Amino acid sequence: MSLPHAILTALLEKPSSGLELTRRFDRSIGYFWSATHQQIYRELGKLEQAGFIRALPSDQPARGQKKEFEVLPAGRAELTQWASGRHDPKPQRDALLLRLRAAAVVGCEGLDDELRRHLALHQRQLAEYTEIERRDFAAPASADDRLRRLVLRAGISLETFWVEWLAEALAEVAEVGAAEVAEVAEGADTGGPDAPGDASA
Amino acid sequence: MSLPHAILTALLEKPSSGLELTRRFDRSIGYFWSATHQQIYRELGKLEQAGFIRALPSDQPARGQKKEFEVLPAGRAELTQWASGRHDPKPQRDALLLRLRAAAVVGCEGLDDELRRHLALHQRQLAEYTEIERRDFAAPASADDRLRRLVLRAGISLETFWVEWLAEALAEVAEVGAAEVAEVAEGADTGGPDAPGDASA
DNA sequence: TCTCTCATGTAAGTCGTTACATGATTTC
DNA sequence: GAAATCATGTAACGACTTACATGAGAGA
Repeated sequence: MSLPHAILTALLEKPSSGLELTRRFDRSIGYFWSATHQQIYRELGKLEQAGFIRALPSDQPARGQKKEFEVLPAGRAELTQWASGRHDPKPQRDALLLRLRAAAVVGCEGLDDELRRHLALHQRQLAEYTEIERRDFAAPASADDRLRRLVLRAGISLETFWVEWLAEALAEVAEVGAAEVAEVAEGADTGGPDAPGDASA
Repeated sequence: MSLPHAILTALLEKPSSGLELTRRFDRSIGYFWSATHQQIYRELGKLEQAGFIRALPSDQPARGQKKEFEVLPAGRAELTQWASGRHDPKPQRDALLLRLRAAAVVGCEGLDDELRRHLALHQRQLAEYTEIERRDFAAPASADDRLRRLVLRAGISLETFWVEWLAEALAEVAEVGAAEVAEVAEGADTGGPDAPGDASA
């Protein structure tokens, strides 16, 4: 149940229409919570229904007309409670790590190209974050800014991790690929254990 | 569409029943692709329907009886294609970072307890990974093992990131909390910009 | 027999993704 | 006035979550 709270946070930072929210989810908020415009419109309807937000008065509340929302006290209360509550971290899902484990079984054909492609993507994202930090957080700032900078630093560290790990992975895959070729040449077939932490599986 | 491929990988590593798969998803595979037993049974049905896996011959194929599956050639081919294809990384979603950004708007009440709790959880996970590496990957090993160790190292690095970042976050929140108290005492109210990267929002 | 655990499933509902529909405003 | 763009939606489907149902075997 995080999307409604993401929207409440965004609307508290600045009252917006659905499409404006969508654009903000493509940038800052979307860096750690993505959403499409269909999700956003649906949630805006639910939040309005629940009395957490309301549409700002407008002359023509019709289809195709801009419709801005602001947060009501009940919405702020809901967000405050959610932010201060206890929620366990969700188990992560990462398809690339899964594919690497699959490659350990079916072979590494073409894997290095994909790793290089991901490396480039993460390098670009890291550069974007670094630029934002340089531009918006050069000087010591307000309490709000310090917290937002902290969030940005998480993004920078995560992208740095990926860049470093992908470089390591490329080196490893190159060596493994060479070893596989050698093994095939010898007709060798080492079974090997099941997997990390899978001692009894 | 990653879950069926996660199951194919697991079944190639070792033919298993639904519940055995569930247990393995609670440990090794679940470290980067979690799934419940309901998801797994449903996918097993689809994979069998599609001709990617088959149930091993059994005397009593009845409800409540164990039913083991193995991967068919078509299933291996499907997995090989998926593992070597191109798939962009999905935008990450992290509720804790979202809550921190919400806290920047509605206040940090109780946030430090939650950060400490998450820190403990990640420290435990990191210890578990480190133990697995020590136990299962002490010696240089086969190509398969090297790739699986690489995946495990990703887990270790990610947990290390969280532990370090949470420590930083705790320090920052403590300072921000103190500053907020001081601001309230003075009646100050600094507006501050919208958000990282949100220059025009 | 009663209960606990193993093992496989059903059902309902929410969340997320993809494709499409429709009205309003601006620009050539 | 035709086309592009802004803006708000609908519809359908698949993925995921939560709760519950059912049967088989093992032990008290």
